[in-house]
Amino acid sequence: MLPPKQNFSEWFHEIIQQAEIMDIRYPVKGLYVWCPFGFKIRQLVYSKLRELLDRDHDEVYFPALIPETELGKEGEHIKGFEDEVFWVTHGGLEPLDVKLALRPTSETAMYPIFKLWIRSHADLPLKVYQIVNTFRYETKHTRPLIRLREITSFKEAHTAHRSYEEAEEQVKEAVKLYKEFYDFLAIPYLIFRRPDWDKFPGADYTIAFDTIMPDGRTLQIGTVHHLADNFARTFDIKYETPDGDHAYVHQTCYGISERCIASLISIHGDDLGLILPFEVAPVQIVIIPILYRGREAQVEELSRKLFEKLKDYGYRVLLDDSDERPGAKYYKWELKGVPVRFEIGPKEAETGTVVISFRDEKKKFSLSFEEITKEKIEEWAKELKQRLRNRAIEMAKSKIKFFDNLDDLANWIEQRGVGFVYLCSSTECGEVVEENTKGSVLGRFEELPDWLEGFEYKGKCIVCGGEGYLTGVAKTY
RNA sequence: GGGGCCGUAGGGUAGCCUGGUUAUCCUCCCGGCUUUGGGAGCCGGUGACCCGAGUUCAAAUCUCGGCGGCCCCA
Repeated sequence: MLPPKQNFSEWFHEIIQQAEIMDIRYPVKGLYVWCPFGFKIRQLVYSKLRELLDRDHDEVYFPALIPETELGKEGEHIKGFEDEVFWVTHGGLEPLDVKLALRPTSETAMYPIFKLWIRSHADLPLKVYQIVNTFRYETKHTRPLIRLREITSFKEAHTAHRSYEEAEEQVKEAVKLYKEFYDFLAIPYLIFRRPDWDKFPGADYTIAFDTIMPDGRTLQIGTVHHLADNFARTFDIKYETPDGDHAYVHQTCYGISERCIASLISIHGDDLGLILPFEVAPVQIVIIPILYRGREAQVEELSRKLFEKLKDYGYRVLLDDSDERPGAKYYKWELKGVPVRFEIGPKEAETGTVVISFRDEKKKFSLSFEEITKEKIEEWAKELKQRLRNRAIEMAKSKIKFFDNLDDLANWIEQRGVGFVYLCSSTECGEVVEENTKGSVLGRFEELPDWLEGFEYKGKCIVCGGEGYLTGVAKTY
């Protein structure tokens, strides 16, 4: 039994374990074990991410250890990370001459090599990505998939371009890519330009994807950074232009971590457990035979026949012939988020039919064996996705409200909602909002989602009355 | 940085104050019988006092140290 989802923090903690996503008993704070089932979800979700990136990025691998001398080169960057770096200080018993950092992110591992790879304009644009673990010494309370000391599944892409404008185009491309990814997962997102004080250390600007969790806090599930030539100057990454001049490259980097899976679980799940979109469900279809004594043979035969047919279609299908009772099996596979369930009992065996039920709906219906076709199942998958998306959007909408005074905004955030306000770009006004609401300024909208209507992009700053932009404010993870 | 709380089977717990037989209960797990259309029942079984030192005839229980975890405040 799960705690109700209304008690989100407890629900999340439990579902991670009960659905066998992670084992949280590893004896180091902030490090967790991926269980086989959880790892399958990870694999399915990340293969989509790979598919999207492989369109025009190359996958690479850079080392996990970064010498202190490289990590410290870019002033802003190191300032942003120095208090959370894990250091390797010894080789065996010998202290190292140059300490080695476990990558908190890979800019400083990659860019010295980019300098070697990039010689001429013909080498540009360079677009690579890797999916690796990164380490951050989190001191606040850690949480599986959300706040980790070892991020196990950091997809980071890095690109280099001829100009600021070309890099900016790439930022837009990356945003498009991430939209496609999260649309695929049916997870709604808000796209903000982070305020200057909250941008990636070393970046020109940062665009972030935030989703709204069931408890009304926002979770950052993706970031895209325009690095301009900041790192290029530090790492001396230059190329020869067609005219024979030398110029610094302009770079971008963008990342998504296993927080995408935290959002997948949290946004779609319910009191009974996970609800997974068909494409990323480790078990897409489960068949439950209902065996009465003396009448097993027919039921088993039809179940087996259906199992073979679905396997031939290429689905991840499971025939649960364990000796638990049917009810217990329903609960078990609902917990695991299996999108489609087929039940076959003596009645169905008699008539050659199958009872069908979807994970997100209560109703059951039946079809004949022949009516269950690949086309039908594809259609169900599509409809499920649409229902999940609609439900998620309704949830998100219910937690969003516009404010034109700080007290009401503070109240709303206190009660765990996401507030929209108009805010100018000054740091002072941003600080006033954060201090008065105990929330975080997420930034102004980079673009408004199509499911939000009736919001004007510009208005009077809630603090100073100057020119302001529609801005999100919320408690964050 | 300051303060507080807690470590008992895989998970959750009782016992600790006031030291004393085979360490409680639920769950999970294993075996058997029985059952199967929304978490069945009965019988049997495996499995634990965080580590170290001290006090004592005797320590899960008291003391000190270590390690680990959680919470609050700044």
